[in-house]
Amino acid sequence: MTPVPPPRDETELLARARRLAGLSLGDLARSLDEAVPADLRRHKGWVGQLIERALGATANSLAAPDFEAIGVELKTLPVDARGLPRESTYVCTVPLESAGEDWEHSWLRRKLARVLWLPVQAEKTIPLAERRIGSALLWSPAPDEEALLRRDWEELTERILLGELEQISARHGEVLQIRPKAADSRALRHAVGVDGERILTNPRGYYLRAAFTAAILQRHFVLPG
Amino acid sequence: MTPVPPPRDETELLARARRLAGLSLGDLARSLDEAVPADLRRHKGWVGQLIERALGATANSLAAPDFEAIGVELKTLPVDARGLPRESTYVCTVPLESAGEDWEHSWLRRKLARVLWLPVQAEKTIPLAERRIGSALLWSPAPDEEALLRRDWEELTERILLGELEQISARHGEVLQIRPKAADSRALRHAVGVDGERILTNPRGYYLRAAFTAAILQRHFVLPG
DNA sequence: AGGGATCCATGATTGGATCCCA
DNA sequence: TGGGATCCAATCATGGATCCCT
Repeated sequence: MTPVPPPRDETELLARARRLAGLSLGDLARSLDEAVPADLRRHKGWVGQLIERALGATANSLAAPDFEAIGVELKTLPVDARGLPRESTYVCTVPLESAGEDWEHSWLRRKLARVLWLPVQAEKTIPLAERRIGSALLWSPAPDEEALLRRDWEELTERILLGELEQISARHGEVLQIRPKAADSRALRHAVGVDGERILTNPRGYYLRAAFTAAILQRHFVLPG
Repeated sequence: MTPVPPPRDETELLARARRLAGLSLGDLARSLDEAVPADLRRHKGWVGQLIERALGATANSLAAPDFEAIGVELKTLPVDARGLPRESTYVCTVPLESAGEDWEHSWLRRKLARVLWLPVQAEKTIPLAERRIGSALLWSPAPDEEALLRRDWEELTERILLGELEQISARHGEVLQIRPKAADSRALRHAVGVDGERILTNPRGYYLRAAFTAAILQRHFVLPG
């Protein structure tokens, strides 16, 4: 199959995404000449990558948005029967040695500046190939949403700069979490300790809590129930 | 010991309650010449009844407020280390055969018209005698609080009148629940079924969800954390 | 039987761990 | 290694059951 070209603008991207609504993952995979794994246990990112290809995401350009030319990030949302997100959403890795960048210029804020949310059924009772794609939502943070993100980010960033990374758990942050992000817990990265010394620690990622992405969907769609 | 006389007015009641703040249940029990049980498993109402006696509640007058002369109900609130209620609060039994009374004249509304809330430490790690009494709060429902109670009460009452009591679970009601209230699940009372016939069912009580009583405390005290 | 409530088994949540691909 | 994420054991929440007293 010839790859899907990048969308020229947001309108084209959104139109493509809307055409996916109602489609099963099996159907979409077939149209892209892809095999469907039995389950996601050993293929956790499969759904996201399938949809990237279906929408013409720019591959292989790390540290750039999925749709580089038009500055849009793609995020699939695994949802339950009520349409509510069942998992947190990974945003980006946590810089552990960065100079003191501020919120306005933060990696996190840039990643979330413009996001195409695409809900996908994720109940384990539905075979992977039969799970359906939901209604796309092109989103930027509303002022109150950005305020929440900013507050959490600034609190977490300050603690990292103070060398307190090891004391940060996934319980911190009202809408934004810091959690391990690696192949396993033996992975190590350099960071800064309480006395300014270099230490080794697990790599971390920023994640949006499911309650936050649920609120985003809730605000834009009338959910059933 | 000579029993504590009923308080003459709310001011006297509140003053007495405030004097209890910081006191341990062991100290209070000793001053009233009472034995402290090892735990509450077989003495679930012990804390409430101890504090009734300490404050001069009118005993034995069923269907009347604890402080009958001044129209105040006493409720102890079992709280965790953060001061948050750990259990729902029983209010009154659910009338199963009553004529169609309305909210204004409901038993529930009258019970909650004026309540003296008294938080008490309830963590199982603290021996019963060492648990301390917190700061008393004399409360009447604010307009928004009453609106929530009323909405739940009216929905639940309508379902009971329609004979749908058996379909009501503790999941119904945003702030108010209906739950079993009996010595055990073999207790039976008369009620009305879907076709208007008399049926036998478990006795039920109205309970306030812990999130609701937590909001009441939150509104009046700055909680730590 | 109503009023004082808490207990506790079970379901729901989630924090930390992990998996594949390029 | 960063980006695509989900897994799942351990914890939390709570609905239904229960206990004592008068």
